[in-house]
Amino acid sequence: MASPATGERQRDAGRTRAEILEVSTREFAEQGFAGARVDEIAARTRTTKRMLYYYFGGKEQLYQAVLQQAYSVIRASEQTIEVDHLEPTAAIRRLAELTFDHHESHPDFIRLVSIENIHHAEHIAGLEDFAGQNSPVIELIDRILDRGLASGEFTRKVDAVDLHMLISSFCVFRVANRHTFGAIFDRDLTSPRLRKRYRQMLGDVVVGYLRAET
Amino acid sequence: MASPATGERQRDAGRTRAEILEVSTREFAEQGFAGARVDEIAARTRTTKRMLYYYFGGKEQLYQAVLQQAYSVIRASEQTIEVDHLEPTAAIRRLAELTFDHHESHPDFIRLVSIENIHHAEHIAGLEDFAGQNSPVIELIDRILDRGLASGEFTRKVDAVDLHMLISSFCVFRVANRHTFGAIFDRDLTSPRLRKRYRQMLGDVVVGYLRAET
DNA sequence: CCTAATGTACGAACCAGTGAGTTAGTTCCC
DNA sequence: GGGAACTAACTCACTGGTTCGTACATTAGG
Repeated sequence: MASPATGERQRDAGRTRAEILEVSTREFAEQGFAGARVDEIAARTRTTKRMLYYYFGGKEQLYQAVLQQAYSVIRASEQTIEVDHLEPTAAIRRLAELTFDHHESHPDFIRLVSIENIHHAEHIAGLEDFAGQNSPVIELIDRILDRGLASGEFTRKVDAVDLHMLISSFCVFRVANRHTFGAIFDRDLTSPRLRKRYRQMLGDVVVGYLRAET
Repeated sequence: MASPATGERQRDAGRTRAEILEVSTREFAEQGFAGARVDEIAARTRTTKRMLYYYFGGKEQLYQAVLQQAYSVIRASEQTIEVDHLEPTAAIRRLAELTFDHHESHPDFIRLVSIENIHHAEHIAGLEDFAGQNSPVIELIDRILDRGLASGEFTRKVDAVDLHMLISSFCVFRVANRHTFGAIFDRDLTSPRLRKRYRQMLGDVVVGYLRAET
């Protein structure tokens, strides 16, 4: 009954599975689906390639498991956001900044999303908890927009998903395209100086849009 | 001397080269670098695999040639933009719309950029006409911003590259991430209805940002 | 007749996936 | 509480197909 608290078990399905997933996430994010090597993943875990097939079935299912976990991490994080106590303008600004920070600290997720889009999102199509399910952020944005319109702080009627796209596009672009953008314009988008500036800029853009005349 | 205008030559280095590049662009954009198959490219041209190596040297150099051509097409297109005759607000709006349209009609380019970012832009690093060279769009934006500030139409002092990034991020995201975004929010970002709405929205966002108080 | 351009056929490395056997850990029974 | 029986977790060695790249032969065109 009592499993040894400190002593490491030699065999631990949960730990092995988690380790495979973790290493796979890095490999897929780094190399893409076609570029990722099953042997390489296996070599970087404490187990063997045979175990990947034992637990996940194949390269593609492993990739799907990686995607599923990545998305569930994001969704969990979204659910911790709490801005209902703030005034609408401050609330939307804070939400934008939290989104910005979250993307900043999860480049692997963004790479996986890019990769999945290259594949026309065919792998997440089969996953559960995706279709139709309203994301918590959308409901959050919806509430902020309603409050802002009611109080008169916002003058433009905007769709919540559209606003989420505006925020996401800015946050994602900065991380996803930093290499080509950086090479072309000779500018490191992730330097602390620019990070701070773009974080501020995003809020200004969003608020400016919501408050514009007409 | 006179090459037969209608009668197709059997051997034509220029045509063969161009055909290989065209097919390669599609294949790389569709499958990514690692996922692309040299044999598949060869099969879809009128020539054989041997020719890819004869003209380009290898898979990687072929990919680089594809990138180089894709970027030069974009740059050429940027140079045709003419908005100096418009008032600042109309000019920046027009520029945003042209950028929007251009991305809309060049999804392959956007996919190649995504793919190249997965590879940390290591392949465009070695290419010419990239580093430092000021892009024509940036100079264009710079002029519009100057005029807008001078006339008082714009109230915010903004860096041209930053504004270009804002515009690009919105345009790129809509095309690059349409599959995952569409799957999650059950929304086809490329439907004519939404295309029109987002084209308008982008202008509103940009103008709202440039005109905001403070 | 000479060379650029092209076609054919093949090799060596790579890579996803598997068949068959082994051991750690648990459960059951006395 | 101790060992037999059982199963989940694991290792090892292998394979068949794929894929990039090339050696060598051939032909168009000037």
